[in-house]
Amino acid sequence: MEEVARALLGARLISTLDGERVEAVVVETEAYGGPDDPASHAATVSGVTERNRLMWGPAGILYVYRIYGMHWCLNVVTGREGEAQAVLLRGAEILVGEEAASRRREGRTPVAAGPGRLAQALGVDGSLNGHDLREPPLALAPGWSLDPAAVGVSGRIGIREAAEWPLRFYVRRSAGVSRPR
DNA sequence: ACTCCGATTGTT
DNA sequence: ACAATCGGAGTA
Repeated sequence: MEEVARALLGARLISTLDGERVEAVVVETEAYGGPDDPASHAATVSGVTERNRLMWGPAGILYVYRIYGMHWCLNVVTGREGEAQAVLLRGAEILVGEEAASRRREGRTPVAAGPGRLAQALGVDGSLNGHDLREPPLALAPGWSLDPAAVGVSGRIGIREAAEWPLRFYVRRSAGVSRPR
């Protein structure tokens, strides 16, 4: 699974929500697995739930969930059908539509470094849960080709269980990368 | 039915 | 350091 999280670095996100065009390059991701990953939403006593069900579905689907009662987080489902797997999009650099992105963020900076900030900058909320990322209004497309030496690896941020697992990937020196608190 | 708390962010 | 804010998951 970590392979996909790594491969998503450099991918281009194209949002055409609300009649605005915003393009961003993914520069920070985290991989989450199935029931064996204690930090994953798929690790519940009851298995499949209403919230995590998309994680078991086909790859390329957007899994959006709300956190702390106020922010949205974007995941790309990355496993084969029947095996729960997803990659959290944690940060991006805005390439096109910086004005629209900044307006959605109400002028706050950083604009798209951090999962909640990225979702807000792109104009994405829970209504896009289950969306196919090959189609508008939110699509994934080829972007940067990255030198492997430009990619860093670390533990995952903001979780308690299995936080030290090396499943966070980021583009070194990118301003779109969030920072641990 | 009820409690606990989170894959966060902004302000003090 | 602390508040904001609320629904999912498990039963404290």
